[in-house]
Amino acid sequence: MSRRILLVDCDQFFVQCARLADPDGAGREELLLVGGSPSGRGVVTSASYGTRAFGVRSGMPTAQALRLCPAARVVPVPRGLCGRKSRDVRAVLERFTPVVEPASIDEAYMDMTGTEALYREPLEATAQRIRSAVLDDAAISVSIGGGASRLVAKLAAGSAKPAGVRIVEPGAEIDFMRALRLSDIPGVGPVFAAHLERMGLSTVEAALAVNEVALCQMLGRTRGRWLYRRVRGIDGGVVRPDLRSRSLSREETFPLDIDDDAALETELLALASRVAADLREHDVRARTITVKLRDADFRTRRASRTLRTGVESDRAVVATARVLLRRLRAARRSAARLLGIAASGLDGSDFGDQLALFDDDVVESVRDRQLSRVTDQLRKRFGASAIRTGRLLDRS
DNA sequence: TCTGGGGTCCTAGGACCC
DNA sequence: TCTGGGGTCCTAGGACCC
Repeated sequence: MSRRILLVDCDQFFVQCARLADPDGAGREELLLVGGSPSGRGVVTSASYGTRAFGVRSGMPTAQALRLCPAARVVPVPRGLCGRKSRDVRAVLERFTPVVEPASIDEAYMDMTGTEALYREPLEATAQRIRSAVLDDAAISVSIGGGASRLVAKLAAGSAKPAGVRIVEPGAEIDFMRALRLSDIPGVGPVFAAHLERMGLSTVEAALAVNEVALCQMLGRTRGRWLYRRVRGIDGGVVRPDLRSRSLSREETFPLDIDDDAALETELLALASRVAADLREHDVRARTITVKLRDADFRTRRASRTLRTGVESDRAVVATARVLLRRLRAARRSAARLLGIAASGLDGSDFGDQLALFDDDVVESVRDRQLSRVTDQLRKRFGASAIRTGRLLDRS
C-alpha cells in the first residue's frame, strides 16, 4: 500500500508571528516585511502577501524590496515567539499522528498511512480538521498538501496556498506533476534548472517524454535517475520523527567589513562561546569545528578540524576556532564581511587511538567542562552579562 | 544601501587500512 | 620490485532549502 503523507506549511510564518507579537502595529499593516537588519545589510525573511504583489520575495535584499514597495513597513523577526509558535503547531499535529517530522521552523511532514480507517474519513477531511485545530489552538494559519510521497505532499501544499488543503489521490501523481516546471521540484535550484534548460528541458512534461537511459546519458547516472523518479512524483523519503540535528552554527555579517585581526578574534570569541553554549544546551559534543570567512568580495572560505574526542567547553571550541581563523587569514588577506563557526560530528564517538591525527590536538579536560557548566548556571541566574567570556578563556 | 542566518546533502581527492 | 582494489575518514567547496 502506498503511503499517505501530509506536509503542513505555515502561511507566511514570520509575518503571522510578527503580527501576533504586535497586533496594533504590525498586526494592522497590510504591507509588511519581516527581516531586514539594523546593519543595513539584511534581506527579507518573509514578505506579507500584500507586498508580494509588488514583486517582493523572501531572500531579497531589504533595500531592493523597499524600492519595489516603498510603503512597506519593516519589522525584525520576533525570534522567541517564532520558536514558541513552531512548537505549538507541532504539538497540535502530534495529536493526529505520532509520526511528525519537522522539516524547518515552519513546516512538518506527517505520515498518515492507515489513518483513513482509524478516523473513518477521507484524508482530505482529516487535513481540514488539522487546519482548523492549528488555527484554533495555535492561532496560526497553515496550508496542507497530501500525497503518496513527501515530494507530492510538498508540491500540493504549494498549490494549496494560502490557507487551503490539496490532496493528490493515489494514481493521480503523474497528472499532478505534468503541470509543473522542473524548477518547481525541490532540489532543482537555479544552477540545475539552467543546466536542464540548455538541454531543452524546462517542464515536467518535457522530461516525462525522455526515458531513463537517455536521462542518465544527459545528466549522469545519479542525477538522471533522480530526475526520472521526481518527475513521476516518486521519492524514497520516509517520515522520521525525532531527527537530531547534525550540526549547530552561528554566524554574523558585520555592519562594516572588518580587516583588523584583533577585532576579528573578538568576534570569533563571541561566536565560539555561543556555539559552545548551544552544544551544552542540546547536550551534545562536537568532534568537528569549522570556521567560515566571507571576504569583502563575497568569496567564502572555510577551514575545519576534527578532534579525537567531542568537545562542548568554551575553551576547547575557542582554541580550535582560533587556529582555523589564523590559517584562513594567512592564506588570503582581505577585509571580512562575515565570520561563522559551525560544530558538527555531534556526539560522534571518540576516535580512540586508531589515529593520532595531530600532535597539537586540542584536548578538553573535565575542568573545562565544569567551568563552562558553571558559567551557564551563572548566566541563567544573573543574566548574560554576568560573565565576561574573554577573561575565562585566555589560557591558550 | 547588493547579496541574512540556520540548516542538509553531495562530490572529489588524498590519507590510510586491509 | 611491482602492482591491485575496496572501504572509511577527513577536508573543502558548492548546490539547495526555508
